[in-house]
Amino acid sequence: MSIFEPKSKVEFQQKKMGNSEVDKKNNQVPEPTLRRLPGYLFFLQKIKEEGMLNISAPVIGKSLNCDPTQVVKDLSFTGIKGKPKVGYNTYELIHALEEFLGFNRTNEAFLVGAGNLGSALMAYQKHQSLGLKIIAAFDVDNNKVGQLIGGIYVLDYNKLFHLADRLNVKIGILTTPNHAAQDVAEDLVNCGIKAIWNFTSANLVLPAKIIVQNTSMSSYAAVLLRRLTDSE
Amino acid sequence: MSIFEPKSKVEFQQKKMGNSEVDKKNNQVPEPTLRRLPGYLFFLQKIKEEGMLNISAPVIGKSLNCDPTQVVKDLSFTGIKGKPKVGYNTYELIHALEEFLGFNRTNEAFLVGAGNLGSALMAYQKHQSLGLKIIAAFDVDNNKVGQLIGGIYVLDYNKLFHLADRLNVKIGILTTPNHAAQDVAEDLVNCGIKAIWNFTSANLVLPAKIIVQNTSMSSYAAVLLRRLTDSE
DNA sequence: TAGATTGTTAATCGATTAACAATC
DNA sequence: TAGATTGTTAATCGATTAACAATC
Repeated sequence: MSIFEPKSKVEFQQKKMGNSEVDKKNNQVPEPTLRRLPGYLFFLQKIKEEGMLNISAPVIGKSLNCDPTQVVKDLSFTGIKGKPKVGYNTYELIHALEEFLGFNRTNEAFLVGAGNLGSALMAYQKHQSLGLKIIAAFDVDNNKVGQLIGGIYVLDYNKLFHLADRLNVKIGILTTPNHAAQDVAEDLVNCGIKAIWNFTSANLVLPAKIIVQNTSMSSYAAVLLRRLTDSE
Repeated sequence: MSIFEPKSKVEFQQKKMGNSEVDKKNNQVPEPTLRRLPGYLFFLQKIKEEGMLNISAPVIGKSLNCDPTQVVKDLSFTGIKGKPKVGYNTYELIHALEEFLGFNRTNEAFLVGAGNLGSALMAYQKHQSLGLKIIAAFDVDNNKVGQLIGGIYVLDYNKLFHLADRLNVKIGILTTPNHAAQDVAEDLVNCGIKAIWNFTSANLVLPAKIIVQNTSMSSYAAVLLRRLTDSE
């Protein structure tokens, strides 16, 4: 179904992880921790503007309404060292978080599907620090091709393969309709993309080495709606 | 800082949960389960269109690339009963999921902040089943007020309190800039909102009974970027 | 020195996975 | 009946929380 003839056909199988992959996984920072780190970073940037040179885990915990022990543990993953009684150097901590999360690098990404959500992300990144930079967007719809959204041109989907070859982009953002998601994801993988931020509701089946971050709006809506029902 | 004089000032404290609240919490469906349920629902709707009258957990598991035991456990929370060797009746299962998630009800929501992300969600809901219906959007920016986005009018933020009084809306979607988030959230609570879908990076401090679903884009970007670094 | 905070190790809690009996 | 699948109970795994020693 793909529009491309892949250079080297990747295998779309669900293989069990080998031992080296298990080892790598075991060393990984827990996902809940990673999700909390940007929150610390935003808070610290505010704190820094207020001129505070040091910050302790209990103060962060009080402000962000979370457990100080957890703050200490979360921050320890970045490799930063604090001083008893003093806390952490604000500047060093910000730097460590940015470094660890990759927010200080330029993480270039392609976006496929310049619909509502896709357009929003393109416009959004101009104002909000997402940690990544969309350098080109693609769509099959001729009405969308040529448009400039958030400073990014929407290109014809056929140009994806050629451009990927030249630019060596590693991240793909998937904001297509659900039915196109699997095919586009496979195209992205064949273009050399290593990580896919999937905003569709489709369950992507891709090689194990490809990193997939699912961010389906309806999942979060489901949690909200059910909790509301529970509370009634 | 609020633009409103609240009718009855709510207390913004972090109180420990009483026993009845603990009990309620203990009976709650795990959040990971809730996040998976919409995925099952979308898959089942596709299956139903293909004319399959029954579906088993192993088949769902294979298609969605997850453990069949987990599928059985997840589905059991909806109260549905399956038949050994046969599986579940497709139609009944879809109905049970929609009922359980509240996707078959009309869950009316207010949206505050008609910027990029807010506009996207307004346009998005026309095409995608989010399980909720935005009935009005609010913004302080006069350039945005009066605009029609995705069939929804953007109203002046000052009208929020009056309209909430009349319409008895329970869900608020927060897509303002970070610095305005806490104040707007408090306004929403004072308007009678029970659940807030928070797309900002602000950590909201609200009464314990208010349901807050945080969906900050940078959290998910952080997970993606770090996993990419890990894999290199 | 005294006390607050870090950082590590142990205990708890909750979700996932495995085992297995019930049953269609 | 035999075998596949449900549904429940137990074991495992991982994250959070608690305890406490180290230290500035």
